Amino acid sequence: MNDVARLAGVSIKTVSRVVNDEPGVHPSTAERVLAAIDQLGFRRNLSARNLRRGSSTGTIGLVLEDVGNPFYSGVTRAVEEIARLRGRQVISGSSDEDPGRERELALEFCSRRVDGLLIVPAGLQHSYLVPEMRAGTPVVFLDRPAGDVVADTVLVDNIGGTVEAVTHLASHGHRRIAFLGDAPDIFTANERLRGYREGCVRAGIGYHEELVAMGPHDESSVSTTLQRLQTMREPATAVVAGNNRITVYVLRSLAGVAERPALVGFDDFELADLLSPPVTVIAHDASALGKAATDLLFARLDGDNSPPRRVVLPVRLVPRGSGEVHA
Amino acid sequence: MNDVARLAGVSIKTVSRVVNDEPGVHPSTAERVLAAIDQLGFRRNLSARNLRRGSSTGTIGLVLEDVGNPFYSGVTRAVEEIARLRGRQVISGSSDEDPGRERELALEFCSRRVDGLLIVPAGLQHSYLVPEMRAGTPVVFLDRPAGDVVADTVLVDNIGGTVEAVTHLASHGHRRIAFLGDAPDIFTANERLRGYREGCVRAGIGYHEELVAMGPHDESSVSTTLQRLQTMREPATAVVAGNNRITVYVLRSLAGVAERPALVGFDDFELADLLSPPVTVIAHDASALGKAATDLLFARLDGDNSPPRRVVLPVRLVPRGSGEVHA
DNA sequence: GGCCACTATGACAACGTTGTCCCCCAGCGG
DNA sequence: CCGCTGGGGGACAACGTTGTCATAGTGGCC
Repeated sequence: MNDVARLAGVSIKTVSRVVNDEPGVHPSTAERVLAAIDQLGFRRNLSARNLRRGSSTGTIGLVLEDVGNPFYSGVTRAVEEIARLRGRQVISGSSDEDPGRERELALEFCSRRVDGLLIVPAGLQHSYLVPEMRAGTPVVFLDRPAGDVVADTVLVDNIGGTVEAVTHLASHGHRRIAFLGDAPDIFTANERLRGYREGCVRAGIGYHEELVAMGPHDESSVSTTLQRLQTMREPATAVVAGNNRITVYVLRSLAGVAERPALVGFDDFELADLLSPPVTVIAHDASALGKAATDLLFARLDGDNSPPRRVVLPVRLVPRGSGEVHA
Repeated sequence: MNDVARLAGVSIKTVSRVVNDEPGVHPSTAERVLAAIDQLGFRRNLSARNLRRGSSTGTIGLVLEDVGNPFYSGVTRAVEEIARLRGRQVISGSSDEDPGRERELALEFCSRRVDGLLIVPAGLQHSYLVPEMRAGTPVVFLDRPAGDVVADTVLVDNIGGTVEAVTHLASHGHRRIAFLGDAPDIFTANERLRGYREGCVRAGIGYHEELVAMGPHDESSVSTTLQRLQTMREPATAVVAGNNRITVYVLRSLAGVAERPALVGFDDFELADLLSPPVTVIAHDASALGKAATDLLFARLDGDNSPPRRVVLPVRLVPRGSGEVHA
């Protein structure tokens, strides 16, 4: 800006006025300034501007588990969409389920003075965010609740979803329904397990420990588990898969197997309808999740300071075939 | 920092020293300062710091077509991974194939003084970036080349890939091979069309205009096209799909159809191996693409100022079944 | 006692902007 | 001719940091 001012033969304040379209600059002066800007390839430094004005940085921080997971990339897209409408950029990072990394990312974003923070928690402790929240940075938790702070949260109906999955399978005659879930310290995994258990009880088929295998899972652990489930004394005739990754592992393990258990997966995924049999899922909308959370965040930025809210988004069972096989 | 200094009864410079772990502060003073920091929930303002130090902002700008597309979210993940190792955050945005939006995002990132820019170009004109590049911001183009500037570019072997697809189908006896591509003004779509044409010529089956349908495509246009292709005088017995979205549209259109043409899709996708028949694809690695581009960017940041490079990553045909059906 | 070396600390400017206030000067009415 | 008005423009401080330099105090050595 200094250089521009020198080249145009004006003070830097005048350049500032031109750049900001402020009135009170003679058209011919403005033209000289614009020419100088063009010649020098000047671009206003947003950091300095925001610093001086004490205004927002126009950024939103997004901490999720893995941007590469289609579910979270759907969330990211929705967040970006809304942020864009409100003139904000999104800075994102993946925690890979590592609480330390989550914290590092979140605090780094705070140092950058993001206008707000969206977090898919990896850990259970979020008191480290208290100073930031008190300082006025709104924080919304996404997909999972915060550990030890009261804050806005947007979840999906994990329990209701798995209850429905079990009920659905039971209504098709299954009495030996297995559950393959993610690591039990992950909130959603635990909730879904609870839903599974409740579903079993409600269906009157009882809860049997030996039908449950919590993760972390990979392809081979799922494969082993399935074999065990199918060769036990009273074999499982149906499986509920606890998330999209596990569903895919199950499908891979079952590829080419003649005797397939019925299957309902939590999380919808592309092409589920084109597999044979098409996969019945508990669907919920990544973009709805992202949208709800971002809307909530912006409401806070707009001055809404009602007590923290907890939004639970509905899920729905999409019957496609794999879950309608009779026992 | 001012408040912290006041509370601790020291000058702000001393606070700065403590925050930056600079030597020469008496332990007892440091302790007082740390206590004050803790009490006030102080966090250093990174913008101000970077401004003062004239140092990098520690950010990388990433402009892509759609963060929600699994292909690009794979790219994003790889970029993030490497940026993280080098202590950078990633700011990303989706252009949705709109050149104006691409430009807006890129320039916004420049205003934020990103250390470097990764761009999946939507438009053909990139001279708007010349001032920025001259000012020292390295720019790497990804997946598609820049329009009218010479710059680092990382591509995949689009032509080679489609040549291979056609050759593969021809070697299984197909002589009427159709090509469904994206809008021809998209670089990759055009390249793949060229590869298709060259493949046809090499295979000695000739290039026939009526077997080509360029997009933009949606599910219904693909469906209509396929019907036309299968009912023409000499029907197509095989299809090359120009990208992952089109492949999915083709699969949906063919669901339940008895007479299925052979299919090879450009881009690999999850579950391709579990469909029936499993889908043969031209695979290339999103994360390799992101990694190559980011590596190149960091090389520039490290001072490499050799002439702009163009990297072409290999693709490989993965035969799975859908492309090995005989004519 | 005088001088030096060294430690701990602070004052001040500067990074690139913008908000505030002030000045200069042309034009105009009396 | 004087004073007022208003448009155009500049000087300067400030945003929150950090780099540079200065300074006060302390202890040791001749």
